Amino acid sequence: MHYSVGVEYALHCLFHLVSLPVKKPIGIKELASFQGVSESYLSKIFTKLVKAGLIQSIPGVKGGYELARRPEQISFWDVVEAIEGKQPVFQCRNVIAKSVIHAGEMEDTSDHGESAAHCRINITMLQAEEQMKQFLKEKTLQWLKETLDQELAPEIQEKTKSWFLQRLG
Amino acid sequence: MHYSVGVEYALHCLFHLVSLPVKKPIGIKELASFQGVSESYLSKIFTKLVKAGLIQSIPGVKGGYELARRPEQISFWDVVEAIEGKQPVFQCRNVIAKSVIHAGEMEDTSDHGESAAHCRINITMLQAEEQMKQFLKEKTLQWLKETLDQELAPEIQEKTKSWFLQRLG
DNA sequence: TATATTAGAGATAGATGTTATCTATAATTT
DNA sequence: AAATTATAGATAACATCTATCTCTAATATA
Repeated sequence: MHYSVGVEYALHCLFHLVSLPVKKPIGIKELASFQGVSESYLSKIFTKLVKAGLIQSIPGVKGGYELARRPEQISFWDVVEAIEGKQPVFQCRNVIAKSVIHAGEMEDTSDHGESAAHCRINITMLQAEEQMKQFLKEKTLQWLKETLDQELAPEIQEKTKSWFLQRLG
Repeated sequence: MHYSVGVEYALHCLFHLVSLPVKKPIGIKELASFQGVSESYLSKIFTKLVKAGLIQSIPGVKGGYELARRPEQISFWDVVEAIEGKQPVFQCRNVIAKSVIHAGEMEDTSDHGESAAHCRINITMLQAEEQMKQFLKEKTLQWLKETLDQELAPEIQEKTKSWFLQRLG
């Protein structure tokens, strides 16, 4: 059980979108090349971010991506949800409803039937996930930028910026 | 991204181990039959619980499983870790190290290289998971038993107990 | 001691999800 | 009109999950 790498790529790319001192949109080409990933793969991830409303796409020449909201209003959780989907980590299969006790009682064969809402085990796991969710909601792109501005070696920050600025012309 | 159903089966079965008023070990046969799962599949899950030290197995006739520790000392997190393994939900692939800035600097090609420990994004995701973990550590089998004793319909509790007691002779 | 019962290990297989690439299409600046 | 860039679709390798079947090892009981 683990999050897909998409989350990681997305977070690193969003950091660049928020921290590069440029007004123009930034293209997949630059981001993919910087991180050593294929453009086709990274664009899939960016499509999800667009659909979730975190970034905007500008098509055509000189196109690319830019944030759709202010960096204080984009959280780590938004990114996780955009890439992984809204389904909870723990999905109750309703084993209670399948047990012999309830056998034949209900016709509902879906995995998210009524009794899942009343299953204490399910409730507990959802509450646990909620803890993680709340923590990640507090961590915004603005926070990430401020934190990394401080803790990233100035030399690295300089290198990164000049690499991108050169590419973006 | 989601936890495997194994976690759910395990939690439901452990609840029976802790709440049934019997001294004898309980067999896979009964548990699988009660939940409507195959014995072979459920025994895979139970093997993991044994290896994690949560339950003990008694082989042979009249054998089965029983708790290896007191129910106050078995938490939901123990179960998740036993089934899902100890790897964190968010596994840093070290995209920083792969970026052009660091290209060629290190020979370490593993996914868990040094710089992962210094990657703020990785640290943040691990902290988020820690929130979930702490919550689940507080929820023990003893707590589950006490909670369900109260909130489960007495009729269901009765049915369940008599179903098992009949099978166990 | 022989037999029945039960856990455990191994092989396997279908379904699903992840990671990744390639191609073709639509939009837009120059 | 041409070049550039995002978007959608098809596809494929690979891993993991879910699940079952078979065979082996251990043990209580007749």
